[in-house]
This record gives sequence, C-alpha cells and structure tokens, in this order.
Amino acid sequence: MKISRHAKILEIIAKYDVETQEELSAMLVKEGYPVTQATVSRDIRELKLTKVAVSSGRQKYAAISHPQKDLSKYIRIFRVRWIWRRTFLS
Amino acid sequence: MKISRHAKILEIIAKYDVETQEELSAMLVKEGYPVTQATVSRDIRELKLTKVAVSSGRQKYAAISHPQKDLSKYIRIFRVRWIWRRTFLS
DNA sequence: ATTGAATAATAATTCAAC
DNA sequence: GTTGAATTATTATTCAAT
Repeated sequence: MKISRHAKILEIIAKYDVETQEELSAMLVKEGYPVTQATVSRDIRELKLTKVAVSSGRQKYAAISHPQKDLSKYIRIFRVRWIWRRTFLS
Repeated sequence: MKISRHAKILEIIAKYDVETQEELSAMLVKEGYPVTQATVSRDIRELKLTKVAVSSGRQKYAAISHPQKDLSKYIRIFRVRWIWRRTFLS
C-alpha cells in the first residue's frame, strides 16, 4: 500500500496546494487510501517533501527540487568560438 | 541584524546537526545573536531550509539544494556544429 | 519592517497492535 | 515492516511593541 500511496501523494501535491498533513491525509482517504496524519508524517519524511512558502504568507508541501545535471562544461564552446573570432576576424 | 543572522544560521547548520528551532535559537544566542524561536521560524522560511532525515531516525535542518541555472540552451551550439560538419565535411 | 511572548496549529513520536 | 490513537514536541502565527 505504501508505494502507491506515495505515488498518490506526489500526484496530489503537484495538483493542489496542500498546507497540512491533516489536509493531505483527508485527501488520501477521499482517494481511497485509508491513512492518518501519523502515517503521512512518515511518508513525507520518506519522500523528502518540504513546506515551501507560497503567496500570501502560506506554505505548501513540495518535493525538493532535484538539482539539474551540471552543464557548465558546455559553456567552453563559447570561449573557443570567441578565440576563433578574435584570431581570424579581427 | 537579520542579514548577518541568516549568514550565521547557514554557517551553524553546515557545521552542526541542528534538530529544532529551539536548539538553533539557543546556538544563535550563544554566538551573540539575541533571538527567539519565533524569529528563527521566520528565518528558516526565508532561507528555505528544511528538515531532512539523517541516520538513526533523526532529522536536521538543511538548505534546499539550489537548482543550478539552466544552461541547456547552450547545448544547441553542438547541434549547429554537427550540421556544419555534415554539410561541409561529408 | 523586525521581533518576542504567548498561543494555536501542526508535525513527530511512542507504544501498542497487526 | 507498517499503521493508528494518543501524546508530546515542535513550529507557525497572532498580536502588541518597537
């Protein structure tokens, strides 16, 4: 049950602004996942969710944004091109 | 005061496992920043800190890893180069 | 705009049950 | 190993003050 409940949690928080664990557990119950706040607390820890500020002083649960793959090495191509331009065009 | 306190908070959580806001405010006081849990709660929100699980069922505050600036657009240069090679070298 | 004391709201844990 | 009810612990907010 836990695995699919986790998936459902991610689905719910992507779709709605969920402000509390009580709110989330209520939504899960409505979706057919019998669960209480205690379990949701554990789920949130396992899923590494966190509360982030949204507008009007509210907070919502969100997944920690996964740092993007480092692409900075690709920038070197511009330096190469600039050297080429400096060398052959000026 | 807030700015340097924020810096000190980041310094502290990088160095120690801080489990609660009470603990953090106590440390700040010891470092010469007179502050209470209420303010630390606000600071944590502003700094986008979050509790993450560490070993032995504990949690500690940590900074959310900041997603790196999106550099993916630069990759296009490779596609351009490839087209150039296909066009003029083959 | 920032802060603290008090409080309300929320989340984590314990302990028992399965 | 997973879960809920009850509880404890922790955090967020209110409201007043600066």
